[in-house]
Amino acid sequence: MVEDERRMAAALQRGLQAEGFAVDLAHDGEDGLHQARQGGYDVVVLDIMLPRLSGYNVCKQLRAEENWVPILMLSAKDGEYDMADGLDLGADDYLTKPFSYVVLVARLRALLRRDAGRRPAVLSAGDLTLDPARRKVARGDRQVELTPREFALLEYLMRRHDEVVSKAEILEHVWDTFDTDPNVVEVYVGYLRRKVDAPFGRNALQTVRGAGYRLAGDGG
Amino acid sequence: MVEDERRMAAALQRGLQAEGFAVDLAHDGEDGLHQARQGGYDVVVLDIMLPRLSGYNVCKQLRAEENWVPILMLSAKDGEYDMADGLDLGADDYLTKPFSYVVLVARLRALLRRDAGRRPAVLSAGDLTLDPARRKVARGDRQVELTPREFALLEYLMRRHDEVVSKAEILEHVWDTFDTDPNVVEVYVGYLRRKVDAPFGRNALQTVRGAGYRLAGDGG
DNA sequence: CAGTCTTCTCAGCCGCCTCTCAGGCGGGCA
DNA sequence: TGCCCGCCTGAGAGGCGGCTGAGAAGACTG
Repeated sequence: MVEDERRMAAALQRGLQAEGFAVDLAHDGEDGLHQARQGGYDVVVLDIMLPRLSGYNVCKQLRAEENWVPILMLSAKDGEYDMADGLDLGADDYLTKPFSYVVLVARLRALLRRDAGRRPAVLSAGDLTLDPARRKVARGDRQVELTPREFALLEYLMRRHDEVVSKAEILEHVWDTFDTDPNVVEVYVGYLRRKVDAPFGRNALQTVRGAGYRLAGDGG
Repeated sequence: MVEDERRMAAALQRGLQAEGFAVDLAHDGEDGLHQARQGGYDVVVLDIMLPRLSGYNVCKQLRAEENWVPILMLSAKDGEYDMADGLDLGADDYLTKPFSYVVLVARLRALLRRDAGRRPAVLSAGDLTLDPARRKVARGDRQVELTPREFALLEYLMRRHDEVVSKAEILEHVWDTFDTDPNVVEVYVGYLRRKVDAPFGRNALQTVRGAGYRLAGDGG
């Protein structure tokens, strides 16, 4: 979600998290564009009036880069741009402020559903599965208990399975900071290994020295 | 393209081939499903009303097998199924007969474009491949393990394959310095040769005496 | 308020990676 | 044929990235 009004952004984040969504925030256009480029998002909620880089330009830029992540645009009704502009730019849907929270969620679900056919609700990597909605993780048919932080880390790695993910990226998305000691990531990867790999003789969580970590898509 | 009306299928095939697409035909659902399972298709055009196995079931079956090839569904407007059904099944787009040929091509291009964005760029030189996102290198289908420095060097050489690249350029781009002893480049080229060339009897990493190195684009 | 769980910091250890060095090889040229 | 210079390579030292056990501080629960 790219939204510069912090109170509104925080409120929507809480609400959506309660619905079971995982929400990353960006507070200006530059940051939003940067995060969207990382990929891994099912949908982007994009305000038009933003500091540094307008939502208009964020959308234009993403589409120019052939990034087709679904985008739901938000705008004040007295804004410079209107719905036709938004859709012309490659947005997938459009809401005018003030909007109803319920309507926002409904539109989001519609956008997600549109993509749902291609994306399984449960993340998997080999026989390792993670269900974001139910907060459950299993190796084969054996349940694995994880703490919230461990779960968030594993979810992020599974969404990007087979890719090498740097500690900086992990800190940004899982810890929501970037200037923390990266050692905390090493510690938590260690915890995960002891829970989802070691007891099963697996090696799905691989260290890529100097680059980050990779979760093997075939489960290690 | 899975379409049982032979005249229509042949006409579309000719038209699409003229646009530069390579088109395989199937005339019933069983055959279509069988061919789609072979993989290697960028998009499937799938009629709903088909002999032996309906497009509805072909789509359902493919998704159940976690085959996420983009599917464009075609149907008669008076058909038993409507657009919502098609999309719910995991189709990516939907056209109602009669449709305009121009619209079909536009939709196909949209689907292809969407997938291009989510597919990571992989560098290749002959049967040598390097995936920057996954940090993986393979000669043919054999994985090759590289250290970070080796990987960075090979990536740079592959991005400029077939060109002669001087040691100074390599130092600048891979080591980020220019006043280092160029011998380190020689050492690392040697390491790479032992990992990606020698075990396979290849000679992709060529020395151009007095000028630098060249990575043969056909893989050596 | 006690007990438990979770998160995070810290410091020490380990092993791989990086780079240097020196000797060897061979192509080109006089 | 013999020399020079550019390139190759084996050996080894040192550094640094990553792992882990211990424990402190904070959050939650009953």
